[in-house]
Amino acid sequence: MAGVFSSQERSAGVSVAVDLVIFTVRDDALQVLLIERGKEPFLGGLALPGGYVRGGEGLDAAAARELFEETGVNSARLHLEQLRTYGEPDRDPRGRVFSIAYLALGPNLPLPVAGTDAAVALWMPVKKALSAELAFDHATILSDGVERARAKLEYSTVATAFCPEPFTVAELRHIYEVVWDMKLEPSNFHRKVTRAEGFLIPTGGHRTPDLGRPATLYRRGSATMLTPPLLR
Amino acid sequence: MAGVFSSQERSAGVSVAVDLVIFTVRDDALQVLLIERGKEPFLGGLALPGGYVRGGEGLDAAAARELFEETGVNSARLHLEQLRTYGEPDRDPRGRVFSIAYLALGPNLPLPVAGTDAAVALWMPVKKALSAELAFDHATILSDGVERARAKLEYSTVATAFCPEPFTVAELRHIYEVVWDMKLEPSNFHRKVTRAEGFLIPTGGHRTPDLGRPATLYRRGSATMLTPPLLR
DNA sequence: TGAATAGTGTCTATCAGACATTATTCG
DNA sequence: CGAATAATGTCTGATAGACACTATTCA
Repeated sequence: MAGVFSSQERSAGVSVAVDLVIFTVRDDALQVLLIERGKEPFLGGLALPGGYVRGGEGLDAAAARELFEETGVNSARLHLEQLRTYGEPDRDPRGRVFSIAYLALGPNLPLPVAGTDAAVALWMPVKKALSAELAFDHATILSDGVERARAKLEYSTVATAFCPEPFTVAELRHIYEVVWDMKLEPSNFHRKVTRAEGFLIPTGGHRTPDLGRPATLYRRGSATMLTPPLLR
Repeated sequence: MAGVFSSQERSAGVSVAVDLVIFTVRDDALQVLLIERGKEPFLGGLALPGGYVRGGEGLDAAAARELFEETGVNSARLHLEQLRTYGEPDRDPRGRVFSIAYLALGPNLPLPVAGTDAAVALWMPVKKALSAELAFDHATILSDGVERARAKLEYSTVATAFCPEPFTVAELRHIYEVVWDMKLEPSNFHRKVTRAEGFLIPTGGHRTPDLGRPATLYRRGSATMLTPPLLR
């Protein structure tokens, strides 16, 4: 190693990875994609999916690539944003590894397939995952991801990222109820989301439930910020 | 280079740096600390202060160390938070350098001294710095820092980080007016900040201005979140 | 006393939550 | 029709902005 730079100037011998906190809403629960590790360290343990950033590859690109490798989902079809970077010196027993965590939110994602490292991927309810033993500092990363997702639902329109289009107001409300883990008053919720400029666009269609009045169908509007915010 | 890991697995030959967006309020303006670079690349150009993360050093620790080296200020006395990580492959002509940007907010910081790399440090109003030519991708980082600071003033108590204790409500309002670049209604502002639980604690003292009624003095409360938020 | 700044009170439009009411569909 | 769900309307208390008013100091 070493090379032309002194250790004072260059932090040499380090690697950089991206880790993904991938959320979806399934079975009335916020669920996170975890992998069962196929190699050391933490062989057989549960971890967030991730991998090293390749040479010449940007961070967003690395996250999108890992996302596709783990779920088969094209990143254009879901919300992907940088979460935070973790770099404590002892967070990885293999050496100095910095990890840039990304948050991905998607609707109804397919059951994940086994990864390239012969790892098994699975969906786990966040409540359960938060009390499970996760590899590395992934419990911290997951916790930060949950808090970010909850907060963003208040003042942004990302909740629609969980809904396959077209969707109803009741389906959108269900997302909020599951992520925030609380019941919301249906009529007040309806009023607020339909009045928020650029949040929901009626498709013109309707969907009739098993029993009851048909619901208006919507697709995502162009707004990214929610004004006024929807407070918890 | 190379070593025991394939380039597919480890992103080798990379370095990791921290860059600092240090804000203070001086002369009725939000100002940022910039350095005039003392070496290539961008010799003589303006840049955000920063440096490589050392072996065995965590990210927060590296940011705190750089902050002290550039300003002489102990990080315990100001607000320091991670902003975002920048890692486009071509962002540094020397090679692959990932930069974790930190946001620092402080009161009345001392005039910076020359850095260890014989660089000159200076305060510059953010309005001017945003239209100046900055080295690397520092214009983007600065822009993200400004937006983060503006947004955080709404729903958090960080504005007090700009005020030397003890401070008056008028001084705190001045911070908001400078950062948001807008005038605020003094009486409504006073009502909102004094009623917000845990935001301001009266010291019992007063400060008499050159002319006018003495103002109550406050110090920072324990709350970090501002409820209800103070909207722009 | 007058000027200047700090702080309180009041008015009104708006918006939140709570909940009643109407609309539409299926069995 | 009755049950169930969607959507709208109504009521009330809380809050924001605008601004009038009071409090305290110095020259």
